[in-house]
Amino acid sequence: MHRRPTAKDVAEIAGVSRSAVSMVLNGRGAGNIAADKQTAVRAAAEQLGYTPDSVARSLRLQRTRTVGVVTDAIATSPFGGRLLEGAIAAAERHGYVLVVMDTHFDAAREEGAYRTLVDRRVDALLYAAMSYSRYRSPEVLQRTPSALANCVDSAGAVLGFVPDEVAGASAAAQVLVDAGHREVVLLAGDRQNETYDDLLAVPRREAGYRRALEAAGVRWQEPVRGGWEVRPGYEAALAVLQRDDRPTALLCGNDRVAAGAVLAACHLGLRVPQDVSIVGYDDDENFAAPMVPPLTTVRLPFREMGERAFEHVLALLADHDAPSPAGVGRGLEQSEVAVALECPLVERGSVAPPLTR
Amino acid sequence: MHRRPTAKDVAEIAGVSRSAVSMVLNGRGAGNIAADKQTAVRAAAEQLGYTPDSVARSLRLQRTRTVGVVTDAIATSPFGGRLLEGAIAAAERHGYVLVVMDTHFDAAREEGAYRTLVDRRVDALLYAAMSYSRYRSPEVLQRTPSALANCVDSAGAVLGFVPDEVAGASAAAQVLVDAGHREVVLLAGDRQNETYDDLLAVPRREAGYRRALEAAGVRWQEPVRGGWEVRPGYEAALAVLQRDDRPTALLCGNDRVAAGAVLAACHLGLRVPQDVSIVGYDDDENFAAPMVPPLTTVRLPFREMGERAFEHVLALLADHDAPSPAGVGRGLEQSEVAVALECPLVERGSVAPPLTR
DNA sequence: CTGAAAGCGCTTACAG
DNA sequence: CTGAAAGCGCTTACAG
Repeated sequence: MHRRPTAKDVAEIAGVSRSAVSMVLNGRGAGNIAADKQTAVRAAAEQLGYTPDSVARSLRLQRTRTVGVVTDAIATSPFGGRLLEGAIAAAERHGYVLVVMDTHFDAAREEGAYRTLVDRRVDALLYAAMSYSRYRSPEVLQRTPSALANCVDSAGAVLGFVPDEVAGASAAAQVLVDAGHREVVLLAGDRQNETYDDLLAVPRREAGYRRALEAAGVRWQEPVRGGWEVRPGYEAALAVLQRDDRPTALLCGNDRVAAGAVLAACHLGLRVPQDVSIVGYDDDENFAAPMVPPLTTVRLPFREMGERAFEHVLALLADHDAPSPAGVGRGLEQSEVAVALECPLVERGSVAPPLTR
Repeated sequence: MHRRPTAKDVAEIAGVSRSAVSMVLNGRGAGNIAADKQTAVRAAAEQLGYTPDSVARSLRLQRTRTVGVVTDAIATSPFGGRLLEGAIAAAERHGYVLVVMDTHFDAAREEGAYRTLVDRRVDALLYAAMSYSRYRSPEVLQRTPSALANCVDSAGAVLGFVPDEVAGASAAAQVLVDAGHREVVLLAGDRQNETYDDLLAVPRREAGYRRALEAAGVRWQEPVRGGWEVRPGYEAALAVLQRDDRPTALLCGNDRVAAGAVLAACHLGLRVPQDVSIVGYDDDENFAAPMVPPLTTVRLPFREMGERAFEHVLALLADHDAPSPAGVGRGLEQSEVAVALECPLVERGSVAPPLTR
């Protein structure tokens, strides 16, 4: 493993100075360097397989083209990867690279993560939450170009990219309304769980469901609260589906709950969707499409949150380098602390018109 | 946002030279710098919140304490995150940082990923596959300290950390044997899928199942092959459970298939585990524990693969810096191209003794 | 149009 | 025991 070629090596072969090779390779050759020397430089670089050392460049340019992403728990949900994929793809398109850290909800690890990222001179910071929640942005985020994904800043300083839950839930409920259902109950969990004490998706989904139902003149029934997993969904559905006034459709707070509901229907000898319609939420790849029957659900825009958050910091960086004339520009409006991304409805096989009784 | 403090700033406050602050802060002060000056340096650094610039350090030291990880598809499975978490945690413990890239099975993106990682002077490289498979290590991995996670190098050059599938499957089958089952059929998929043409888990799991069954004198039945998802599992189970010689237990190639089998049993009015026992594989957080009943399964050591692969490159790096006396050391044995990590059995509620008929 | 010099922020021999 | 100098590999004014 011999020494990597440097600009000096290229310069010697091409018979020019190091400055010349830098200019040529950075596209500033035209008008500065004679055409034949440019050719010589490119040839030499090619021959040697020369490519400039990023760390030297970073030191000189005072920017690393690296963005740090800290996440509360990549692996908690099947979605973390998608968010990361979106951010990675966007970074790749722009010649950036991501260093990712994971805090597992540990404040000390989080602080450490920010510190090492800052020491490593990342150009910008991203914070991503696995569940749609509130996040109090630490000071470092506020003085560095940054963005949040799947959470909103309770300090109101950093822009967050989040799912448009109320529109999504509204669309989910509308599917049921359109199919003719009048007896619909919502199966959901609490606003808190072990790791988040304020799950924003909960009230927003409920608001969306309720809005669509009430707009169609469908009676809003008190939600049945179990939890967010398969088993609570199973148990809640088991109870609801044995009531005298059994609903014709179940609106489930997420796809896991919906999967539990499918199982419960099955245990009660009820067919889905003929006897009971079920709609989920999340488009969880593990539960929605693979279910029997495949679930009608609403897709959470994880990939998009990652992409958009990355692109936002890129814009911030650009403003930074070239502030717009009047000092205004793409800067944040005071009101605009989050942008809501579409949650598209995905219709599959778990909804049918209600049986006329 | 004012200028970050540099060693020079600290030196001025402390009244020493820049070299002195470097020495002190790197723990080489003792015996070189007077005690009171050491104190002064530390105080000044503290006061300024000084912390050395990693990129300058990287340039000077010619190592970045960064390792590049390229993965075929982080988000394809719920496991990708766990592997990454393991690697990130190990990196964090050693003051390293990970830059992660994702190729989505695209050869051009993969090549690009390695190139940018090399340009960025990562100290080592990790390649992680989402399904246990073969990987032909590119040349760059062979001339850089590196390791594979969840795949084995078909070129035999780079050490891979993989699950011990045969032992795991053997344990899964043994649970059934111990419970008294004699009629067991395996529900599984093919050795290929859309993205991998050689899924190593398949033959190994089958070998493990078979070994345990035959050792116990249980007849080995031809596996029923559907696929690796819930629906194929459902369909295969539906067929098998309606046979005249209905087995008393189903050994499922993974937890999704097992979930499908649970659903099929339910549709046929068969109780799990009383009428039919089911065991899965993977300990898929989405399907195993949350299932009704919770699945007995085998855990895939994703976190461990990430950790061990990282630690391996660390060891390689150490050898690199300080080659062992005789030139030998922790180098790879010719035979040792992969280390198999334990897949622990996790017993839950889907296995019971067979009904005596 | 081109090359020599300075400097990004560090660390490590090397003189004193 | 301490400071001045060199140098990691680049890029960008600045002289010529």
